[in-house]
Parts: sequence; structure tokens; C-alpha cells
Amino acid sequence: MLIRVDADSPRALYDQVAASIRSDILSGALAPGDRLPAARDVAEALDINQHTVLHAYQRLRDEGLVDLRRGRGAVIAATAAPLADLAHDIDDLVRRAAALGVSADTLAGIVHAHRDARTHTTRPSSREEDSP
Amino acid sequence: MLIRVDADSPRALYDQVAASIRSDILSGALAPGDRLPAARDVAEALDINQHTVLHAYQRLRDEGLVDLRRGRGAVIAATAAPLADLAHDIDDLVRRAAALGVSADTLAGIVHAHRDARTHTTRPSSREEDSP
DNA sequence: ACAGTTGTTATAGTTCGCATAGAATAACTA
DNA sequence: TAGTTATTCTATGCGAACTATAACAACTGT
Repeated sequence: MLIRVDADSPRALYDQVAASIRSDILSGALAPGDRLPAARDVAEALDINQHTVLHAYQRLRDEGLVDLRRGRGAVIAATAAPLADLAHDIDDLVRRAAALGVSADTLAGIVHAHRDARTHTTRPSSREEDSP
Repeated sequence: MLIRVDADSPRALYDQVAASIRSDILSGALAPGDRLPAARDVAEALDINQHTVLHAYQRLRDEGLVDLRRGRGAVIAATAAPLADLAHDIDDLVRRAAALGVSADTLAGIVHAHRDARTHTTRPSSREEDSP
């Protein structure tokens, strides 16, 4: 497995590291039980700070994707298994969106907002669209 | 239409405003040709700065969802039409992910990373998972 | 032509998350 | 016991986000 980050990207470094690992879980390159390299090693290899890598690891832990135990390192959690099941569906959606001219960036924003999709409040407070 | 923001959310205010409008386009509450309220008015109603609202509008313009012209205001672009076509698919995916215990937040991260899905580099650089 | 509306641009200050650095500590492995 | 690795702490620099004011340019309606 290889983690890539782009210092020029507007995206936070820790977020890029986490995304990179998520992708590997999604593609099956990383499976439950597999061990991630030590944060120190990743940091050195990418020439970034150890804390930044650990930040990514801790975020993945919050998402239930990895288990962290000091002395033992970071291990892909069993909970991560369902993620691979979504791989095909996600790829499909992204592809279909792209065909419609909707970027993955925009699509991600929509998915992100889908937390309160059911409590969505579109109650009209003023009229702006009544006449041609 | 009603725009909601949460000052305590870790998400940027301008991003919340943009997401709120995107949702309304997605649900059909806003259609091409519809006019958004003036940035000044939205800012006053939400008790935030005018620039923050305009930042959201400009982001939506970058995504091709709205047209901005001074003196005339912000209007939903014709390009935004395909977005509604994705509504059902997105809802499906989010629901399926939730059933698997994958949060919309995590899902959004994955979709976001799908920009370089085809040039993805999982070339092994070291061995960590060869034996039990 | 004129006044009102609305996005655009500019400047400036505050707050806060991100990233860095160094160091000490606790849990696990061999 | 020695080595590995995540955890926690303090501290600093940087930039994005947000705010506040103000002037300006394009468009609308009268």
C-alpha cells in the first residue's frame, strides 16, 4: 500500500491520508486484520509530521475503520468489511454524476448534507418565484 | 425556501449555506430560473456577514449551479437541472450505507476522494501483511 | 435620466483549525 | 528487560474563515 498526499491541495493533509487509506479499504487492498505502517514511518516517508498521520489514524478510528492500540499499531477493524460492499455502488454513482457534469466534489457536498435529509425544512418564508 | 446554519457545526458557514441551497435544488424546491434572495437579506436573516453568503453563492457559481449578475441577483442555472436526476440515486446510496453502519460523513469522504480513483496508486512499497 | 437594488472588490482585524516541533508517558511485543 | 508504538502535553507559525466598513459597477424599475 502507498499513501499519497499533495501539499498544494486545499484539502487538509490528515484528511488526505485518511482518504487514501479509506480508498485502499474500499478497493480491497486493505482488509480487516491488516496492519497499517507505524505513524512515525508514514510521517517520515511523506515528510510530514507524526501528529498529522496520527490525526488521520484517529479519525479513521472515530469512523470505526481501524483499531488503535499503543505498542501494537493500527489495524483495520472488522467493522470496515461492509465498506467494500459499497465500492461498486459508489463508483457507479460517481460515474453517473460525472456524465451529467456534476463533479465528485459537488456530489460529496450533497452526500455530506444528507445527514438531515429527512428533517429537511423547505418551508417557504417569502415568495420569489411566482411569475414568469 | 429556508436556509439553515449551525454556528456550532465544524463545517464552514459558507459551506452550510451552499449545501442548504444544493439540497433545495436536489429536492426540486428550487428549479432553474428561480431567484435566490439577495445576499444582504440572507445575511441579515441568519445574522451572519454578507460576504459569507456571497462566498456560498460564488461557490455554487463555480459548480455551475447558479448564475450571478450584479443588479439582478442569483438565479438557478439551467445547468442545475441534471442534479435533480441524481436525487433518488444519492438517497438510495446514503440509505444503504447507513444500513451498513457507514455514516454520510464517511461516505462523503470516499466520494470526495474519487477524483483520482482511476489513477489510484496502491503499489506496495513495503511488506506488512504477508503472514498471520 | 434617475434612484434603488445587487453582486464585486478592497482593506483590515479577530478567531480558530492545521501543521509543525520536541518531549515525556503508557501499553504492548519479543 | 529492551524496543516499539500510540497517547498526551506544551508551544509556535501559518492560513482559512468570518467579521466589519466602505466604495464601486451593472442591472432594474419608474
